[in-house]
Amino acid sequence: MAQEPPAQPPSERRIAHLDMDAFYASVELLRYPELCGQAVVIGGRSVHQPVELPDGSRQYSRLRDYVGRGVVTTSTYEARALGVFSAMGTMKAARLAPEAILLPANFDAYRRYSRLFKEAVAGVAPDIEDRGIDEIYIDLTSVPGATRELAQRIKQAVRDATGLSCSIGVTPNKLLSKICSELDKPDGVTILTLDEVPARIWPLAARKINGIGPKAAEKLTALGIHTIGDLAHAKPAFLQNHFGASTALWMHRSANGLDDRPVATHTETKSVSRETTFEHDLDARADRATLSGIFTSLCERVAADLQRKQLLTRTVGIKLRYDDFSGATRDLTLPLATADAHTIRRAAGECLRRVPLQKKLRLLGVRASSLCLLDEQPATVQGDLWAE
DNA sequence: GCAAATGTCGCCGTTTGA
DNA sequence: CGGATCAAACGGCGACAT
Repeated sequence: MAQEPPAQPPSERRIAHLDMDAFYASVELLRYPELCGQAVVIGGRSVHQPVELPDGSRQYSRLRDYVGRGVVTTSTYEARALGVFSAMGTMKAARLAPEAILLPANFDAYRRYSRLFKEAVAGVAPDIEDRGIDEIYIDLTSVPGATRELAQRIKQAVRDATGLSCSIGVTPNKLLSKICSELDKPDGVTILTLDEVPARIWPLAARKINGIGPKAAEKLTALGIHTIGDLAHAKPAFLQNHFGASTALWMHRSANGLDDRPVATHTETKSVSRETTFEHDLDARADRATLSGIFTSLCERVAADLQRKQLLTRTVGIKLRYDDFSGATRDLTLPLATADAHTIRRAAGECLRRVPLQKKLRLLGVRASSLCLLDEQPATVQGDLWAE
């Protein structure tokens, strides 16, 4: 179940992190080449689909046309120059760049291109860890060839297969490679060795370490720690007092460029979930029927996902977000694993009864965890009923 | 009237069994 | 016998990531 540590730590690894450049937006530009060089934002809904005019030209929606509560999924570098970034509210983005082109997301196309670029990379180096739709880690340790040439060959393979550019960092570990792939974006290659960490990594913000998010970064700032170098020089005892032993150790090792995590070429799904944010906030009592319909359909979709992946769940959970953006989750573990929509719906309904429903709701979600494969699934638990 | 959807992981408190 | 203890499972929650 757990990953094995390397039998004997070999001399040094060569790990690459590859990140596609403005992935969703770039895929859209393949379809709408005349938008190249313009500020384009992905984040609309189907109403913002471009309209084909009789003369063959296309009419695009503008960001200023947007009404709703969505967020920007990606933007081209031209849009970023106007201050529009991922995860920003689309309404806010519209204020910053009303003239920017708005396009709805087309996930089928992104998945297709994702598969294409990953297959292209696999042709050069087969040890790949999937990190979502637009990133991968690649273990180059046992691939023959000079590092820079390998990186160039991978980039060329990706370009040949998709017409898209990417940025690559190559270093002795995942932590540093992830940082480096961002250093020369777009279309860059950054190669770094451990001895360059003080000169090239220490000046960067602590936030650049994968795993230090907004909360930890803010806390570090309050402690006078801004850069990775500050973190590397902090007293271990000081970090331990503020973050606990294990986080402190991890931070300190990270700041010194140390990271032993292997490239995980196989991982199993831990949970499956579906959630939705409503057009407008709903009241548990007044909108009971609407909510119930949405709830059931979420359960059905989770069940369908489980069945498609040949999985069973033993723990069903719900998640809700209130109008004030606070949230609540509840779980229920079943005696028997299931992928049945009705069973999931009943369990999720039980969870729902345990949650306060005074405030209006903004989001509702259903999750399945404690998963197991449909096949290798013996009858009941009956493990060691009378062990000892 | 702001801020998506999906997934992973870590920590903590409680319960339960030994 | 009562108390101390420990580990595992569970449930809740928050942080983080893409």
